[in-house]
Amino acid sequence: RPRHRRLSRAWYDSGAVTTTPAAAADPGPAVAELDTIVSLAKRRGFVFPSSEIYGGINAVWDYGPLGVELKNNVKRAWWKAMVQERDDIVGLDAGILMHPQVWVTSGHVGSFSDPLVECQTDHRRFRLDELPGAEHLSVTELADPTVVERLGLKCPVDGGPLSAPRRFNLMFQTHMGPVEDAASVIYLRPETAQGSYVNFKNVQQSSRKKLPFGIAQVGKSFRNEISPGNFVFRMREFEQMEMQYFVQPERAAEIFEQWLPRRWDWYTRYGVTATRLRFREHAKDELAHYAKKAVDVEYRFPFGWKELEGIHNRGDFDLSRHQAASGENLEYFDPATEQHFIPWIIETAGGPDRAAFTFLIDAYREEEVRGETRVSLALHPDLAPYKVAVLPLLKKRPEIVELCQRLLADLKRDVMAVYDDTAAIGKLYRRQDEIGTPWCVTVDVDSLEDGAATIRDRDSMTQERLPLEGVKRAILDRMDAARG
RNA sequence: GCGGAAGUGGCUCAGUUGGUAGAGCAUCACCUUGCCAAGGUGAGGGUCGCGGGUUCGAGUCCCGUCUUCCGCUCCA
Repeated sequence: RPRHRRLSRAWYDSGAVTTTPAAAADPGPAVAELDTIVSLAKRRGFVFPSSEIYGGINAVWDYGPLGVELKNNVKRAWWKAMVQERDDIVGLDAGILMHPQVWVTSGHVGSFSDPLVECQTDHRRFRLDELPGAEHLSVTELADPTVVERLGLKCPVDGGPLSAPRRFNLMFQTHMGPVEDAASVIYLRPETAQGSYVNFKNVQQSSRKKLPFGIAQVGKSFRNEISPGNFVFRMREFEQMEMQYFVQPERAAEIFEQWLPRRWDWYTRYGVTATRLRFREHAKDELAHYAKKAVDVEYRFPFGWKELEGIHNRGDFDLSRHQAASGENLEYFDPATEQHFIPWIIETAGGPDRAAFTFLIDAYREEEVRGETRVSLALHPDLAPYKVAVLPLLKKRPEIVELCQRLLADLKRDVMAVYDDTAAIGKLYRRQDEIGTPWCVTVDVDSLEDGAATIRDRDSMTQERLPLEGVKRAILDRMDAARG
């Protein structure tokens, strides 16, 4: 842990990894090919293409029996680090549907629905409000279908004719109630954060938290991404794990810096290879409309360095805007200084889909064992779908199978466990390796005599003989040890 | 949205100049073995992404469409 922290701080402080060109220059250590992971994910039941029997639907993926366990474990691990292990952060589960005004106030209706024009000759697309000659148009002028013709706008690259502006709204839209008219338009949230902002007062007062404190939230969000792809990396329906930390304005910069190594350490704590991680600070011109400062934790994916999680200093943008638009007083009274003020917000925004994908691909191992390729997922025990598999060495003996079932039932009271007897022991081990099960317990003929079983470790492939009644305790102890 | 490539059993692929679909692995059953993907026998599983068209006949040719990948574009 300390080594990671020193590394991460050194990297961040050096400023050496803050630009996109640097990313291209330093590909970092290679991970498994994307195809390998996609086919493993489908073969073993982690992730399936959505609606596959109808030809699939773009940018949506379904989690299978093992995938849902992995993702749930990721969310649980995040919640543990954010809420359970801290006393300054509390949880929230706000609705996906919110008052439409929320998205006007947040700026999403404005900048999430950009009018785009397309060049008829080279098919490049531009935001209308960024074209020379159109910078100062009002929102209504930008939506005017004749604006391109009226102003004589041309493609800035080749001077070709431009199409009429089309609204490209990144927010999914639907209708509230049975009548589909303009007044009933409502959006699926593009981020969970706004739910935390509009509940700031409710949460602060009911939990009696004093600044600085945070609101953690995990849930689905929806975005009409222009180019989704790369497996579950960018989906149109996805989950977010966001935490909004409300702070005194003068402490914002300092607290922002504290969250960087914390978030880095969370990934390495659950096994992500530190040399495949880095920080990247956003340049001024790529900052989002709300952000004063933004640093991404990036992972070296097969398709390059990409954002895993963003840490943002959002200033007082959100609460000030909601206060102005709603008329509700969202100021915080600090009893220490007897001051009223709008708190600033430090946000950590990650996603369980991306995180689960990262843990999965980073854990992928191939090695030669007796001339055969052994595939294993070195998943952290807290993340692995199954913690332990119970295997009979000899399924012909009903007493052995019965012993297995008794052990399994006992284990299942506390951990995810599974039984398999449909192959020889070597193959059973390989199957469990491939889905990341950290331990296998094998019951053999001797078990009937000595009441003991063999516990086998996924990563070291070593074995140890344990009394049956001590197996569950041993699994729980090993899980505890893996947490460091 | 544009350009390029590709869609054949769960996975990876083959399928010759159009002649009514194959392999390996995987899965399942039985026999054998019994601690690291052993062996044997057998079985199930594909209207070749979908929809049209040409043809006596289409996985092979043509059109459309959907999806995926790569490159642009975009990316809160």
